Amino acid sequence: MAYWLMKSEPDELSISGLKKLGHTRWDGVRNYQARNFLRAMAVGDQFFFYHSSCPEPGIAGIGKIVKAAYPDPTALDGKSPYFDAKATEEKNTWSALDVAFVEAFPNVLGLGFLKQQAALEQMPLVQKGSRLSVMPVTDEQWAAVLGLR
DNA sequence: GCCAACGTTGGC
DNA sequence: GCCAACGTTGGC
Repeated sequence: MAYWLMKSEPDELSISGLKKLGHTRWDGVRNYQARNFLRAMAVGDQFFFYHSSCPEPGIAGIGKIVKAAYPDPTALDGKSPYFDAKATEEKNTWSALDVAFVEAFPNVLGLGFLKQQAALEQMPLVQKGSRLSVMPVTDEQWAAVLGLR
C-alpha cells in the first residue's frame, strides 16, 4: 500500500464535503506529473486531503482510493470547467479515480506548521514554488503527519 | 488583488 | 529544439 497527498480547493470539495458524500470521483487533474501519480494509485492506498487556495491551507484529513484510474469524463464534457477540446472518447489523456472518506482531523494542520517539521522538508508540498497537486508521501512522512494530529 | 513560480503553447 | 509569451496555481 502506498501513501499520497492530494490538493483540493475546499470550495470545490472539502474533507467535510467528502465525509457527507462518503465517496466521490476525483477528477479535473490537468497536469501530466500529477496524472501519472493518479495512475500509479491502487485500491486501498490512502492519501492526505489538503485544502488549497483557501483561508487556512493545510492537511485536513485522510481519504482512500476505492477505484483505480480510468478516463476522466470531465475532459469530454463541454459544460465542465475541465473540458479539454483535444480529448476524445478513444484518446482521453486525462485520468480520474474514485475516493472515499476515511478521517477528518480535529484541526487542519496548517501549511506554516507543516513547514516547521524537519521530517517533512523533502515533501514537494512545502517546497518553494511547487504547484504539484498530487504527490507521493513516504511511510516516514505519513507517520510524522499522523503524529501531528 | 498581487505576484512568484511553474507548465504549456506556438513561432521560428 | 529553443525560448518568449501566456495562462495557471496557490500563498499571502
